[in-house]
Amino acid sequence: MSNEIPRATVERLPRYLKCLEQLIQHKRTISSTELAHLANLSPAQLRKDLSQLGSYGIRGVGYDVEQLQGEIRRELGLTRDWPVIVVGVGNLGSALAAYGGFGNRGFEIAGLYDVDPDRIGDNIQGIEIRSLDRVGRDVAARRVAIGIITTPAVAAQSTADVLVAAGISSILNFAPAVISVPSHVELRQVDLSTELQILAFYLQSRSGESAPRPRDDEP
Amino acid sequence: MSNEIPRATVERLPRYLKCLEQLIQHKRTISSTELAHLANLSPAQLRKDLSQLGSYGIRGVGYDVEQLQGEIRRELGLTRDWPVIVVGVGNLGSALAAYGGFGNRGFEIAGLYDVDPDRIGDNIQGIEIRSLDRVGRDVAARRVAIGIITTPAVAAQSTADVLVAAGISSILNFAPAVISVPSHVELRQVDLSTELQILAFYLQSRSGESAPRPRDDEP
DNA sequence: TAGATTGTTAATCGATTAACAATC
DNA sequence: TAGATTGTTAATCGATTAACAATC
Repeated sequence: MSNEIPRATVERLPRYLKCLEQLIQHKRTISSTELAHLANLSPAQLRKDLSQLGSYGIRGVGYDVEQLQGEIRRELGLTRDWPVIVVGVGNLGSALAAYGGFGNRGFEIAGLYDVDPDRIGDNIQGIEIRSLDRVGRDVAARRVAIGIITTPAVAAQSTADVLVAAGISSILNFAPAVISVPSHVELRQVDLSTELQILAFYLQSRSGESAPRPRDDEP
Repeated sequence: MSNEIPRATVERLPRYLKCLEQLIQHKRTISSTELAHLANLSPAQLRKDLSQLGSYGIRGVGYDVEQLQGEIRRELGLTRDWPVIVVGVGNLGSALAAYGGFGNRGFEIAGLYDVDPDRIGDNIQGIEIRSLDRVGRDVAARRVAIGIITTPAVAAQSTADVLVAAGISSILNFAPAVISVPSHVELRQVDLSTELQILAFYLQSRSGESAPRPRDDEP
């Protein structure tokens, strides 16, 4: 009954949004062909995706850039600001905290946490680093739904457990470890070495070495 | 003729590898059920994936952990070390450069580049930051195939162009911009705000607000 | 041999593509 | 009206799942 948007489409909406943001200064309307070209996708796929949101294109003309941006933002839930916490303020966590792109994109850092006593009390961009012990109270008080894990790999699972216990329902894991969460928690994993390994696969396969030599286990 | 491994399978191989690495101390063999559980996937999918690599399981027993790790590493092209360069040594680029996980995972930072004269000559983890002008010569000399972009969004496309011109054939883009590369270049994009937006979508849709209110454009 | 677990097949499901009628 | 471009349909393609024969 409700308009179910396919997962693959949801995962492309941010990309369309990014293209539209770069575009909004320059054009009032854009055709599926042009926008698809910017997004490195086919026009058919773009139209299919956008038609899932309702029908905001104008036949013979194209899409209104500003309106479409608004529709996608609404669909993604970016008309409000989501508070986000970051656990693990090492190099990567600090880099994310310092990254400006939160505020103007619908997100806001509501807290930074670490377990290292030396770091607790420091602050990054005006946000104090607090003990992970406090995360339960803070999440409840500020109604935080999204947690980002930037701890070392060994601490990732226990951190996830703490976040879930605190009531977090969406986790973005940057630690290079596969973690498990209850099924009501939405989990996304981003990992540098995973991405590099995928690139390495295609490099190797392109450079010829395609057939992995078969093993002879028996003499 | 050559054993084409489906893209979806390739993208899961790093995950299996990560699980096996955590496991290798503890077990000599593992069943598809157990390993799938660790990887948050179904046993059927795991067996299907692994069977694409050849058949390394033992019926009635399971998979030899060490052997399977070796097979996946070979398949992904991790039996050699791939030199990698990083362009843009801001917070994120510095964090990646400082990240220990390169060396022991089949990758090695062969160069750091920036355009900021103040940063050129500095070094991170013993690697000197050089002018982007030099990237062409360096890539050729060191046979670098993989480039990581950690510049600001506005510089991402021009950086990609420079890398492609230098002969790089695989790019990992962390800048929050959609970029285009020639079809012979393999491109992967990783973006914090994209991931957060996808999480926001599911948060919003779970919390009820499912039907985007229809627009009345006509009075 | 009996029990366990793989590798593979066939069925299902979902996503992409191509084409074109609808319509601005 | 003629030209352009969407939204949608049907066809294709690829990925996942379930089930079980093969086999350790």
